[in-house]
Amino acid sequence: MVSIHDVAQAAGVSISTVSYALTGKRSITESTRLRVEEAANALGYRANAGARMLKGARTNLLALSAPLHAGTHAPAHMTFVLAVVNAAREFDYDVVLLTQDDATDGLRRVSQSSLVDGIVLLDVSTVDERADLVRELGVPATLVGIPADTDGLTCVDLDFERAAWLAVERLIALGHSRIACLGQSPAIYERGSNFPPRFRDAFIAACEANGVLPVFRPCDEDATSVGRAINDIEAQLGAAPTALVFQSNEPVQAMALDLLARRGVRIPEDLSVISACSSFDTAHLEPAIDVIPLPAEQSCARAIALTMRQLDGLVQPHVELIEPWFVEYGSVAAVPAD
Amino acid sequence: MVSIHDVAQAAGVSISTVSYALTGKRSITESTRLRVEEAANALGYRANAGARMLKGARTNLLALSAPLHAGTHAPAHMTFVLAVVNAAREFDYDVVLLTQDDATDGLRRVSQSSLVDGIVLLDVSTVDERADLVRELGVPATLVGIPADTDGLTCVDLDFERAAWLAVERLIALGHSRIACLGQSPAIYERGSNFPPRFRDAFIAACEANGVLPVFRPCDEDATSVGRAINDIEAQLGAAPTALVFQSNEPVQAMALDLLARRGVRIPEDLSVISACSSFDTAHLEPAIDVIPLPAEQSCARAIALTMRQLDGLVQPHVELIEPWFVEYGSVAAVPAD
DNA sequence: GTGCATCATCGAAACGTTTCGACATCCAGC
DNA sequence: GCTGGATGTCGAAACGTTTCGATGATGCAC
Repeated sequence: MVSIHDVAQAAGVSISTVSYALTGKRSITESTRLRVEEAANALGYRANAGARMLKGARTNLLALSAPLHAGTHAPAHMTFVLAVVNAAREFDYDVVLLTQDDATDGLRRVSQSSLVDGIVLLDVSTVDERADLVRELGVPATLVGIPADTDGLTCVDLDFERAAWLAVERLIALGHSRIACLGQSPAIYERGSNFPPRFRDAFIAACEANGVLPVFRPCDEDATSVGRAINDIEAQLGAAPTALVFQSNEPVQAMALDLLARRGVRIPEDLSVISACSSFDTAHLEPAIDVIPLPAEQSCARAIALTMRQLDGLVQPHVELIEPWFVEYGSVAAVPAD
Repeated sequence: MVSIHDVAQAAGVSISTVSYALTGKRSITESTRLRVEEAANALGYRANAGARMLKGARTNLLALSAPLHAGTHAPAHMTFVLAVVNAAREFDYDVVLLTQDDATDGLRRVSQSSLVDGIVLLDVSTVDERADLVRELGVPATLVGIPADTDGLTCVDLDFERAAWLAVERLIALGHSRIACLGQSPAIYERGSNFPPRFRDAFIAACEANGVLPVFRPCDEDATSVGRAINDIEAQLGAAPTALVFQSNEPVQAMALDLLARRGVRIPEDLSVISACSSFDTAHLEPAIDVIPLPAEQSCARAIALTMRQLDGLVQPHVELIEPWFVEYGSVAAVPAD
């Protein structure tokens, strides 16, 4: 391995001059700087990561805790992981991926050995031991997701409440009054997952605020459950809904659309459909469905940015919510005349 | 951060004694060792990663190059990434995840800065610039997948040729002679992807060796393509196949099964179906399909093991193929009497 | 009791970088 | 021509660990 010493020798300057020339932390004459850079390039010099870390400078490494729960939707998960890695690279950071069940062990290990400068947590649940650990470690960290107790933590997430309101109010504005939401698997609401309950509660509140019956129905991921859920929704409304909000994963949405198509329900003529907080491409559904996207890219980029600012001591712990937006594919229309 | 110095002080011994007590590289009296371990635990000591790296010892970090091509199947990808991380942890290694398009840059960066001890490459294609880079860097590395030129490289993969033979010979043994294979998207065969051509060619060879017409049909990932492909297969065979081998991704297999069910084809009475080299759970298909699994766990565990052995200088570059095996779910039966 | 081998522990060097203080050199201002 | 401040470069310390060689203690054989 070529060291700074080799570069110094090649450029005919001292070690410290090389360091200053390459990091730019002190002014160096243009000509010297060029000579050093040339030598460094020619030799393929790269500062030894260990030495830089040891000296207390940045390690340029971030820990990413991305545990895989049983119910995790792999593509969505992948999207977030990827978004974090890409965002980190923008700041010249690499990512150490931690996936183990005993997530706290891993985080302890990498942060207490000063391997990483900071931490990003994905898939944060309402009560999450990693949140407590982050508080304990006192390391720069950002959570993607909002735990119950956000005290002393920096968190980023889509504003699920506003997403629910956005969906409901768009439907209300188009005259709909028989609105239902097809939710995630019941298990998810019980296992203190983070955003599903937030969305559900906001959906219900939005319906009530607009004077329509709030019909929210969780649903498991199989065809019969989907059928039962849709029947159940009709029963609760006393008639077929004129608008349906999906807050479920891709297979469930596909199954529901399939079922509705077989029943002869036309979208959007008979039924307006909105896919809320979906991480996949709803344009590929049959038919394409209007969506309020779950913005993996934005959330993760923001999480990285916030972690970087914590490193610079520029930011206090706080919660940041990302404004939801609507993407139209033509699956929403005015309420049909009865 | 608590350093080895603090531990030494707490235990009343010298720094080097602490190091020897914790690493076990020299004999230390039982009582002293216990005292040191106690102090280390009490203080929550963890060796500074930078210092350990600098000293030239292991960094206990591995680079995982997992690029995301357009056609990558996210769940499969995730499975491999996860398998690598878990396997690495068994050796007390953490994983730096590299996903960028310019994969070679990242690998250069982390290996030339001595950040990682070794490299694992996923999703290796026939002609892969990362393979050349690995050769150039001379770093311990293992490829999951087999490039065209394996000279000087250590590679692991499922033995796709034998998987094809395994599928074909099982069907032949049950009396089938109208056997077809539904392959991946044509683009995959053109874009030097690694195993699909290997499987295809072996499938054709196995058919020919058994005196049956080799019908192999690539297929894009949409319902109409699947329909066309199946019609095409019947046309080539001059009749409906009695056995079908899937060498395609989950959606295509699901669509094909759906289509066949609508046409009234019963599995396995009318048609035997085998899913070859599938990374997802074919037991969840409708109906469950016999499978020759793509063993992410095994491949990755072996890749990690081989990388570790390279670190110890115990292994020469070579290619290791994993023996395929068959899992029955009842989708294969003897050929129906005409 | 002396000499020798064995064993546990220690001191110090080395790893490659960053960074602080020091030291020339140069130029402007008087 | 001298002073004083800028500017560019250098030497050396420090980061925390591992590891080599050295040292002191202990036990055993003669």
